[in-house]
Amino acid sequence: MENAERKVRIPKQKRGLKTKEQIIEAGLTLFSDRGFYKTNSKEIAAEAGVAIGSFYAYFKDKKTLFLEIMTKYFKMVADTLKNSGTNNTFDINNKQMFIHTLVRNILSAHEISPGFHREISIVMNSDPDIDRIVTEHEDRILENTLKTLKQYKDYIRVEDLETAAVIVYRCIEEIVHTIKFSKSTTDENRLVNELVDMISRYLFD
Amino acid sequence: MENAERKVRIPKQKRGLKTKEQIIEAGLTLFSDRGFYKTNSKEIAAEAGVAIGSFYAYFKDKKTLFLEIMTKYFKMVADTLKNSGTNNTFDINNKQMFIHTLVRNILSAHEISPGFHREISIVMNSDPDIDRIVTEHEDRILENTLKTLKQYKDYIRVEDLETAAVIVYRCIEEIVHTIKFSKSTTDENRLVNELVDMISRYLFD
Amino acid sequence: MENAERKVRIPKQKRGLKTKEQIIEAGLTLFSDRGFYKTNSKEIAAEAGVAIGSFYAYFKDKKTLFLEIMTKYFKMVADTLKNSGTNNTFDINNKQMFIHTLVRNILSAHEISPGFHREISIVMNSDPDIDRIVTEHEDRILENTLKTLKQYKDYIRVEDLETAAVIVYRCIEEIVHTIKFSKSTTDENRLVNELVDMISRYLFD
Amino acid sequence: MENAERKVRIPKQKRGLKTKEQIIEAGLTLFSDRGFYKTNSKEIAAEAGVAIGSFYAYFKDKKTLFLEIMTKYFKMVADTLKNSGTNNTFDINNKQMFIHTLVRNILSAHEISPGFHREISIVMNSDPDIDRIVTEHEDRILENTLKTLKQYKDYIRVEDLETAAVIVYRCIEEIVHTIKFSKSTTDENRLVNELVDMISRYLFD
DNA sequence: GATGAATGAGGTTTCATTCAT
DNA sequence: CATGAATGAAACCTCATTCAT
Repeated sequence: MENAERKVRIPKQKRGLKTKEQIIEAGLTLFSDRGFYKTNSKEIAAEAGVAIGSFYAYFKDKKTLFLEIMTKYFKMVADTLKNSGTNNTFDINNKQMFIHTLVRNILSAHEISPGFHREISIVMNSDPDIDRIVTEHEDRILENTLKTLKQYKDYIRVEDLETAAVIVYRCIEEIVHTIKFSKSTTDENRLVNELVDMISRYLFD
Repeated sequence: MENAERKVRIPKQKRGLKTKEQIIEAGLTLFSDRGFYKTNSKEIAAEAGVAIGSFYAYFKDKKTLFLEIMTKYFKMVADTLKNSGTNNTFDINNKQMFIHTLVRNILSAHEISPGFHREISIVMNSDPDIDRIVTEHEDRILENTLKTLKQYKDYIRVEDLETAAVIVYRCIEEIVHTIKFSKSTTDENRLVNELVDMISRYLFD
Repeated sequence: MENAERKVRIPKQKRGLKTKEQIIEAGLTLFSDRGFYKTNSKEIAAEAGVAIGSFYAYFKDKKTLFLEIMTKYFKMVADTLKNSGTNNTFDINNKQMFIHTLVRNILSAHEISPGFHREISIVMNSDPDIDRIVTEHEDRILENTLKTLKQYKDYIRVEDLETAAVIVYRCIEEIVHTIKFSKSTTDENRLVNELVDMISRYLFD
Repeated sequence: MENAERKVRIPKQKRGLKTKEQIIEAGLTLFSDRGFYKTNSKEIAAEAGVAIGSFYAYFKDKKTLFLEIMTKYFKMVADTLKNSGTNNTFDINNKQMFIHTLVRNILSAHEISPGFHREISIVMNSDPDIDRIVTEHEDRILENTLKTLKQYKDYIRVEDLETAAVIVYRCIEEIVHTIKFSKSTTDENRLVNELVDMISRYLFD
């Protein structure tokens, strides 16, 4: 009774491309606002202003849409980080500024879509496919962080750079996350200042 | 205190008490393993070895069970932190040890049920009731952290203690989380060491 | 995202047994009347007077229901044929009577549910599972037919009994089928008479 | 003749004619292989190498395509039977040969597209339009059979020729069907031989 | 003529929850 | 107290068909 493999439409006309884009946009909005499990395909289609059939023409299912948005999102994050890179900001007389720039960059990377970023870590746990992609993304960022640390290793007091990269990356991420989502009244600038202070004292003499 | 139109059974006999306990245990296991949205009430009942009817006799719905487990879980975490408190570990000549103990305590608090802890932050986002309880719990811990910092403020170089408390708590949480869930090979001891080093240098001269 | 294997309810109370029976009954009726592809699970549930949920509690899907009905049906056919067996009807002086009884028996086996019988051969073609069961059933009947022929082989003029069994069985089936479904006005008795005549002359001198 | 609100394209150029032919060919293939209900219009269009739009330009709907293929198929069957007619094969000294030719003709008529022939009897049940056409076709063949029998009625021992025609036609059809679709190992030649033997003894002294 | 994107009715299936036993 | 059968809203997904290009 079951039939062969599904066929996903690959848009060839500009019309189709637009439709697919609309669905992705709608998915991003709803996943961010309501979360993956509280959003259903019909709502996404409605938000995108297309029929449910179009949804399934372009995406095998909700998860696939999520995956595609995520991949796209990670690409944007990577681009943001790359473009606003810290490569030329290192100043031996003002090492704090270097860290400050790093934190601000990650902060702006999160501004792309804070809600979706949060949602990723959620769905991740119950789906290996998503988990894999997230892990790959994080590994790539971690690698970059490590590379940066190695680049300036003469000025850095920490010996275990691999571990330092994890610590620095994770802590910045977490505080950025706190800034974006905490309902508490903690001031953004104060958090950034203290974070930068902490990391600077950790890395540099 | 509220009574109105109660429907939930309050176990008075040891049999009923045991049944309720089994359901909570099963819920904890399954929510941790598969997540809230991927676990259904029938499975919980099955895991608990009781009929679905019993589930709804003791819990208004799936969310209520989650709430109850969460409350219980937070109480255990608080107890763990309190019992293994840092109150008497401060030694002016070995301030690192103080931080080290703090980190280890949070680590052991996480050992109660790492999976469930992670799951909480997931459901939180889509439910205000849960979110409120989580926030309250975190606020309490934060308050304690702040109180501790204030207690030793003469030895601490940081001025903005409120922010410092947030930073310290969040970063420890995050690294503990990394240790518990990261598939990467980063060694637990190295992470703890670097974390302790970072926080120590941040707080103390 | 996908979960483990489905669980089909196995009725333990008499209530559940009755429900399952009702669904089977409804399936038989609708499959016979409208055909497999023109009947949907909701209609079956409605006809059975139960909720759609109950349908899926007892049957994995529509096909599984069909399979189960079919198996049951074949058992009834086999029983009918066995009970009204031809074993003691052979009379050397009236061999025609023997064939006549055989045809009448198959005819009454078809009376159990002519519509469903027809439907089987339909669904069969697009589903290997169903096909297998049908083939097994037919092989069993064929075997019986052959056994009967062998029993009276001293009175039979045909040498190739294997082929004769196929011919006899298939032709009786087909004419019975014609009787049950032909919109043409051909008279049942006349068809039976001629059929019996043909087979008698074929088998006996 | 009827025109009213026609929407179906009538091909006038050779290009359109070819497209229509391709769709018919594809429909025949897929209906035969997978069955009517398991084949969808998109697949037919794909198999034909045309767009789905073209499908609906030439055929009102899937059923209409089926109907058209069927009509065409019946015409071919009729032609096959006519061309290889039995009219001049009757030999008073070898009546068996006459039946043999008859069976072989029907057999070759089935070779046109055995799968489609089988499929017809399927869809037939759930559609009156198709049923009507099938019945008409069968009636025509039956009529021919009867005519043939009448032609040689002096040599035929059976009195009820109407019924005999039905019996003969149906049994040949069924055995041909068995030959074409049976997974069993029964040999074609043996089946044909026995069938011919049976019918010969039935019709002739 | 030809294309393939878009539609949406309607089928399939799940699962939180209620209720009869 | 405990059981598990029954419910049905709501999710998921397909496909015949129409329509813009």
